[in-house]
Amino acid sequence: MPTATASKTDIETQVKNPELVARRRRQIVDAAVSLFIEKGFHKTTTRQIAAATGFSIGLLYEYVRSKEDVLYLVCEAIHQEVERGVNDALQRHERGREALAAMIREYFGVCHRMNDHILLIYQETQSLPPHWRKRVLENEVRLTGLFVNALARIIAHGDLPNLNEQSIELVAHNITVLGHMWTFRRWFLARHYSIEDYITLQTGFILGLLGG
Amino acid sequence: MPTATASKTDIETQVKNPELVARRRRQIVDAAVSLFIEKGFHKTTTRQIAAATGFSIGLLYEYVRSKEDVLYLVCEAIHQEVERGVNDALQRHERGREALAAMIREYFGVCHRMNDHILLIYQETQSLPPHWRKRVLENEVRLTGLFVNALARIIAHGDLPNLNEQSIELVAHNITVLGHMWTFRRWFLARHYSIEDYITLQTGFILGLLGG
DNA sequence: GTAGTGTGACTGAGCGCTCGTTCATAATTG
DNA sequence: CAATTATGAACGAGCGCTCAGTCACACTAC
Repeated sequence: MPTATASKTDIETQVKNPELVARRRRQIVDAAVSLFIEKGFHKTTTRQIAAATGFSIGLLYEYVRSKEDVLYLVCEAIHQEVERGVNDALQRHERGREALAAMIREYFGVCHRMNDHILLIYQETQSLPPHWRKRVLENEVRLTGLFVNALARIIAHGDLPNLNEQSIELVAHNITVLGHMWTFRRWFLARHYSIEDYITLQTGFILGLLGG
Repeated sequence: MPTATASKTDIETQVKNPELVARRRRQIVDAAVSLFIEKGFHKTTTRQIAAATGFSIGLLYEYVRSKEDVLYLVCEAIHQEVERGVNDALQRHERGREALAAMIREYFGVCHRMNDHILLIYQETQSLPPHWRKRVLENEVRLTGLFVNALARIIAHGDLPNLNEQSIELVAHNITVLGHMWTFRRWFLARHYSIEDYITLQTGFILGLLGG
């Protein structure tokens, strides 16, 4: 399995020292995320990214070949963080319906906390060159795959009614997207529901399908 | 109720003849949608919009004050078309669960056909000036409102178990977003499901909540 | 009719400026 | 010293938008 670090290293750099590259790029990402969230990718200039990182523009271009490189680094970093959060959530070994409910709760919590970051990916993935857009979309699939596995495990335990493979996959997508929905409709939903309300109601919704 | 036409007229123009303005703007929108879908808003130039419309750039700016004006016109037009589709779907008067199933089927059909347009709104709404972004989001809410009403009507008929107001609203949002999900995950979902499969499975999912 | 005048849609060269990127040079490190 | 890392002025392509001017047509005056 190619690690996320390996993906990052695919971006060419003038700088020889790999640790330095890793550190500098982390700095760049940290600075760029905020800027992209605040103003969007296209309205953020490379000079602003450099300034926010504490670099000269020249130095920025030692660690990155283009502005799009920065966007890709940002997207990768966000996915890594989301995936880490979800994996943490899936470590807990409850059983049956409780396991599913707990999984949803944790995942929606991640979405809640990473609101702006998830939104950013929805809005700016299209600005990536095709080669990297593909990678970002693969990340999205892998994330949904985690839910597929978790669901399959719960069902194999006999704690939920059987579902065919097709249904499991779709339920996993639904869970993923209903988490995202909180981020891109929050401006409206938050008028009517707290995140707790939202989790409770949606959990009921999802369990409904699985043999209420 | 302010009509969509009224919204459009809010945009200033140098041209006196209102019918001409309407016709020209329709031309502009038609040309711009394709370009925006193909290359995105930021990578489309005003010159390209003008050329695709068959206008000189000067003329374009007689009907529009800025490039963002064009984006707003495009977003409005798309929402109008979607809303028309949904309203058509809601005219059919079936009963109870069948009414709900039919509604979902029609709406998902609209999403399927307007795939690219819905995606465009997801990706470019953020590029609008705040004043207009607000309007576009209001359109989104109004659309969901149509589902709220339809659900309330069905429930009032006693054909579905009672739901409190809060749940109805959330189910309406879920239907809206699960329709959108087909558009922004289609690149993946279509490998496993036809649109028919998708509609069938998701309808089961949604009816599941409402007392399977 | 026709010459004169006014109106308003339309044209497109070009202005002013921003942006992503480069590169000659300087500083630092070992 | 040599190699590496860092600087920031300079470049030039490309952008949104303007505006002086053209042109077709309608209206008036005689």
